[in-house]
Amino acid sequence: MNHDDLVEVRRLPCAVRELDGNEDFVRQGDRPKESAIVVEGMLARYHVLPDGARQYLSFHLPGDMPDSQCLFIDEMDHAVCAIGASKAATVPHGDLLALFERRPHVGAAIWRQTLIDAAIFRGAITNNSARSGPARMAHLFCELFYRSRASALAEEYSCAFPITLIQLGEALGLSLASTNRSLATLRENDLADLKSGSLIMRRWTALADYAGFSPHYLHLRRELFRR
Amino acid sequence: MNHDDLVEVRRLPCAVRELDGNEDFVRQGDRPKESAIVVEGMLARYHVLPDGARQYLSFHLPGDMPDSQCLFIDEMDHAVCAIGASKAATVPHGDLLALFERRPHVGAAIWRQTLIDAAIFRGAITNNSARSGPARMAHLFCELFYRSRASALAEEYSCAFPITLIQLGEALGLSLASTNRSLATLRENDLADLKSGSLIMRRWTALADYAGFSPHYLHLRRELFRR
DNA sequence: CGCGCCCTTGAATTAAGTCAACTGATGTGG
DNA sequence: CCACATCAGTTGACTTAATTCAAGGGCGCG
Repeated sequence: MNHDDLVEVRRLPCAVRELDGNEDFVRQGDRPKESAIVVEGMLARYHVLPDGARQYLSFHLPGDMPDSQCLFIDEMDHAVCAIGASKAATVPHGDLLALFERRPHVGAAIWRQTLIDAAIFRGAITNNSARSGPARMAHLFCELFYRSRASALAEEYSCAFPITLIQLGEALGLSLASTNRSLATLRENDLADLKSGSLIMRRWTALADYAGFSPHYLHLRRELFRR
Repeated sequence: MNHDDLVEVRRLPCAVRELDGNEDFVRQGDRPKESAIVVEGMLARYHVLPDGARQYLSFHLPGDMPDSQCLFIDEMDHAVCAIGASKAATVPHGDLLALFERRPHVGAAIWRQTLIDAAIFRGAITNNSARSGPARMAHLFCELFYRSRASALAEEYSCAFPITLIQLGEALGLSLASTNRSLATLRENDLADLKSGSLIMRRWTALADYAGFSPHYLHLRRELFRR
């Protein structure tokens, strides 16, 4: 994307929507006419299982488009909700699609972002399938800390982490009890900690090592839509 | 995509590459200059873990583009290999990107396919995180059978299934022993069976029910690149 | 024939789930 | 202001699902 592309992006009509913690932005089965860009807080995608349980699929920081999927697919196969009070900018699909016609490179840039989303999903498949409880948690911590830093949203050794243990378990495929015990393991080994809504990275390299984390799959470069 | 779009798609220069079973098409870390379209057999994506173990991420039938990801992301964060002897058509990125400029709707159609890929990844997260071993296997069976049928690659109650139990376990996040026992469970309940490279759906609705499978997330409509 | 690969099964072990009780914040209405 | 409810987190005891380790079976192929 060049300068002119960026100018047009900033000219997109958007409305800011404030969300309470746990409030849905879109539900499974909806056919939204607009997409969101996270402005403040955190949004998450999740599946609803037949028994009503949730499986969280991904977490989204300011600058992310958590429902880019619905640009070309009518019906939502998952829901998007706020994790803690959040703000999201909404942009009508029509305006986005028109912009892609005028400025193909904007489309390509967003396409690229959706491919990185997919890479993060693949990371989650591997994380939840091939690692122990504590290692899963460590890996997710590394991912979110790394992404927060890349978006200049982190302190040196900590970042915002508004996710509850229950939700964390529903993301990692662990029961609440195991989630807590996994966290206890990371604490005991002085690797990481959660405290009053913050993730604290105590020994960053040791944690990454423990998790088998390497950041290639995040394909970090720069962020779209940062202000 | 309209008729003219399709004509241009068929005019794309492509070379067919024959692959042995288990042969890699691209490796993690590669920077490929071309993309593949499955012509015959089955291709799969997988992660290589630090200890050398594999995590299979997705399986791809004829008509699929298993590495569409690398169109806009230089470095492969995963590998693509053949499951059983297969054929793949390779198309240079340059030609694809040029076609997207000339025919934006072709780009949009492929973008849409990559979004469906992502939906399938999300399905795998939920499958491997929230279901028991046998239910996971049942769900994957339903998915592959459904996709095979949508591509007219299935018999009434069966389809090709060249995946070994070891690979199946590496896809589902189960050990070989558990994979086998999960299969035994499906057999005992007369739900499904694997025999000489074929998946047999014994009681389709009961299996889908057992797996909690509903096909919405596949967003099936028509296939790209079928001949 | 014998080797390798894939599948199958059993027994012992371990990780994770379930159930349940309790703490400590936070918040609300009488 | 306190009583009470609520919700997130913590911990223990028990059960279950899945892993690990190990042995053996079937089959194709050089």
